[in-house]
Amino acid sequence: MARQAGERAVTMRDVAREAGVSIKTVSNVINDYEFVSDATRAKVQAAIDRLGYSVNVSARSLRTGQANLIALAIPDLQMPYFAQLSSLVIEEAKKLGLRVLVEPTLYSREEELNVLHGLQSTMVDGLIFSPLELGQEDIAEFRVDYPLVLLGERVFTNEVDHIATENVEGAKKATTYLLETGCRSIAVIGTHPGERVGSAALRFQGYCEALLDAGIDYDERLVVPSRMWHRVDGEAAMDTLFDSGIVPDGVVALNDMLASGVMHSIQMHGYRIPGDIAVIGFDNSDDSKYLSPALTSISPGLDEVARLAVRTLKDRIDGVQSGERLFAGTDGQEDPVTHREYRQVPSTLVVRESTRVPQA
Amino acid sequence: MARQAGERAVTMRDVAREAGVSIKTVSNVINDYEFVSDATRAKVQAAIDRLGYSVNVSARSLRTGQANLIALAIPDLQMPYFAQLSSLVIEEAKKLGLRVLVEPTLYSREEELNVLHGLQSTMVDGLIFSPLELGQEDIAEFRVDYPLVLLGERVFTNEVDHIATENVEGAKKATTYLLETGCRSIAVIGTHPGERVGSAALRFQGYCEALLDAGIDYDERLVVPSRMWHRVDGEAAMDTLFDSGIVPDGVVALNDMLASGVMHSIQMHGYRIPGDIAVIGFDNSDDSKYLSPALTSISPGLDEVARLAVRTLKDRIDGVQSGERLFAGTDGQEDPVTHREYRQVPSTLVVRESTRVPQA
DNA sequence: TTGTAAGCGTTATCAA
DNA sequence: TTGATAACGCTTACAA
Repeated sequence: MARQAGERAVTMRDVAREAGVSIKTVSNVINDYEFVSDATRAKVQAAIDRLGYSVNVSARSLRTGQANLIALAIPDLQMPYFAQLSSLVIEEAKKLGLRVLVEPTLYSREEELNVLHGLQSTMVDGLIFSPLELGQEDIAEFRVDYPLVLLGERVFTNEVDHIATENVEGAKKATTYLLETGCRSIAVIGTHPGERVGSAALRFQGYCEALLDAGIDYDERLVVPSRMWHRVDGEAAMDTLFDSGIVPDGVVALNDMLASGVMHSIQMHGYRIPGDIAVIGFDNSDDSKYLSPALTSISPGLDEVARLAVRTLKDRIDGVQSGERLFAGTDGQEDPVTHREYRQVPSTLVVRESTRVPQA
Repeated sequence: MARQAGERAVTMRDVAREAGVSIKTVSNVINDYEFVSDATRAKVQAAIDRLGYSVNVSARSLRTGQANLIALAIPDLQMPYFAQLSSLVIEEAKKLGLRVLVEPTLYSREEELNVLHGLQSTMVDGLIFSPLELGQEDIAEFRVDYPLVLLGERVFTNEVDHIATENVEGAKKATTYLLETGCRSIAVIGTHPGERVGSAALRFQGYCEALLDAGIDYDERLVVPSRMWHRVDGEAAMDTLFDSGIVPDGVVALNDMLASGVMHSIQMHGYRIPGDIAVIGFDNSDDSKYLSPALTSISPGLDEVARLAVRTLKDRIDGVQSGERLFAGTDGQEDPVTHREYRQVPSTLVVRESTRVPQA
């Protein structure tokens, strides 16, 4: 920590003088160099403690070219999903001796470009980036000359390491589970008509696939779009459904906040959950277990996303190629030429009280 | 950004050679030094662009002794309140040219001590710290030799700069507003019996003061404790109240998540909000406006907390004393000897739909 | 208005 | 096993 103005920080030189050894020896002790005699080590350690020395990170970074710092760029830290992701990334990074600079891009294309280029400069060793505004058409922007790991489902390229979640499969699991528990008229809330990429499109696709597999006819009236995914939007969407005289026996909400609003609408209309209508959400956000009834939801495996993202980035920083990566992996699809990695984290169904039990 | 292994980063020396000037001149251009001829500036800028130069932050930090980095220690990034605070702090810091290292202490006393001492080392210029585990009895731990700004209501000392929110006044405003809108039997949800400091105790105090001022008798049966402040806890607390045959006409929930649960319980019991029972929350969290009805809440002025915290810290880093601080201030109480600052950010009432209108 | 040179605190090379 | 010394890339007196 920077000292107050006036005080001069204790340096290795001071410690060396205090311990009666050379600077290099102090450095050796600090860095746990193997060949230091126990006596010397103890002597130096004592001096360090006495003087309250701690290493100057800037000097070390300058010398080694490594900052032990990574950046995490996300759209909005105030969204529970990204707050959780950030929290997990910070935790995981800590395990590998890395600090994290969180960089909210605040729904601005300019900020996203800013994060990708220039701005970060020599400050960080690499970047974990979850784009929102930039899309497939901006793929050239992602060709950068530093370690970069991409998150999310907006951009697909084999030129960059990429950790994605199972949106299609997750929504399919959700819908299939409703089918297994006896639902036959399943609404989906929160679609984005016209979109081909992004969570909304992929999750809706999963819904459709599940119906198809089950041989259930697709009913357009059960599909309720909603641009925003807040609680009110879910409530409004469900109200709309009821207003048009439709009462489904199951609802797939494309995220948990929508589900919360959906549940509220259902209960305000006098129906029981899950008795009359079962509800399932997506994201398995923290509050889903605090709703009443507690919400069954699809967990996108954010902890695994965080773990893989940080470890992949760390490997890249250390110059490790995919083929020789240090952590045990499953399901990795690697590009043999560029050695970029694309991994999809499996989503899991978290059953709570908003759904009925499967029929034996 | 760190280059891939193998590439050498472009330095000022390279730019100087490319532009045919000295290193110092390049430095002058980078740092917007006043006395550089336009011609030279253009020449250097061109070279910078051509080579894609960006300054090496480590070298600069080493030389200047400033990292332009601050740390923000909070209990849990996944709590909406702290996620919002972090987001605001990052934004405010950016305006002053500072980056933020977010450091969740995860409800661990050890982590909090770790953040205060040692760990940060020379990496950051200062710390904004919102303690949760450390309390008044640990006051000695806060005597550190680097710029520190304290947040929250757990520790009070005139030895450290401190930005607090108006808990007592906020809760008093909330309760008074319910009284003004005709409520006479007002429950309070989420108290922590026995506590003297912390949000719960202070907010409860505000509730009591409002009743006292209005000459309303305090009714112990309307006070429902709850250790946790999640949605389910609010629901359970309200259920308990109903179960014991009590139906208040107003409820002060000690935070918005409690309020959300309270509202749910009320609606499940067939009462109308605000017609039968008015509800008011605390924190003015993002979702309060997405509840139905939208929740009236007390805003603790987090944006102002963030603004003051960052600016106070920045002033300390720059060696400015309270008396000569650069930003316009109101309400600042300063200790004349140590020049530490204690400021309380005013809370405001945000009226939405969960309360009735004041009686003329 | 621009250039020279010293030094920030570390790590790394090499020699002792 | 330890020590002297040269970078790392930048800012800043001071000189020109």
